[in-house]
Amino acid sequence: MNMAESEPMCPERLVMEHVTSRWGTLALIALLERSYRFSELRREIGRVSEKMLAQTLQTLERDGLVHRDAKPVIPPRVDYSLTDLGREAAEQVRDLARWTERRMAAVERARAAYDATRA
Amino acid sequence: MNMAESEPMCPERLVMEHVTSRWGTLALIALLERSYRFSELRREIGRVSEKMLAQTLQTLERDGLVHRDAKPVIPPRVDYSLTDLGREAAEQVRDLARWTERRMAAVERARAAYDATRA
DNA sequence: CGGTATCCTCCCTGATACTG
DNA sequence: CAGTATCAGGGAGGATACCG
Repeated sequence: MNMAESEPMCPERLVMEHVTSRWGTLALIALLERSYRFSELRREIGRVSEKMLAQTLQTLERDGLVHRDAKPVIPPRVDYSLTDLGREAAEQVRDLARWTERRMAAVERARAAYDATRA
Repeated sequence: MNMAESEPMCPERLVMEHVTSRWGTLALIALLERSYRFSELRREIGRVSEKMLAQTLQTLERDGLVHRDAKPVIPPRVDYSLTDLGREAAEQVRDLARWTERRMAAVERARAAYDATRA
């Protein structure tokens, strides 16, 4: 998630890194559909470690994009959903993801052409 | 730019990482305005090493987003501009950057509130 | 179930030096 | 001017173990 915040850079970049990070992207897009419990979201995303998902969700929660609802029951139940702010962000990333999907073929053609001139 | 491509992940994610990477974002947004020479772009972006800018531009060129025009003159002159595909990508990132700018205050309020409950 | 704590590895980044 | 080569450091991310 590139959450190191040591170097001097504009604060906007940090927010962009949070929402466009590998797991941030997938979490936001999934949550656009409906709310998820922690493990449920983990299965939905697939191949994400507990540590990284927890870290990602915490960062997004701190930025005010994700709402965390921890119910005081045994066993613990925690639901994650998007805030209004998070929904805006998620729609932007989804659009970017969709653009990437639409243009993927063109990108791969470009890569093949680029590689051909150098092989 | 997270250009390591070792792990198995969907190819779309790689393109997203290229366009949303730290220097990728800044390069695309700058090139949306006009074409730039290498050093000119370096000064415009600021604080980017030659290595990282070259690496970033190569990746974007390979993906078919940036056009590289190397003129056979002494001293070398290389102009970079956006392709049609790159312009589409750049507009998306610019939109995301603008959203971040617009909502930055809200994000910082959320962070302050989040931190307050834990301090 | 929903996390934290710890360790460890890889590779991204930047600095420096060199080249055509 | 526009890069490439090389090296060093540090942080992101995963594996594992443990906890409330």
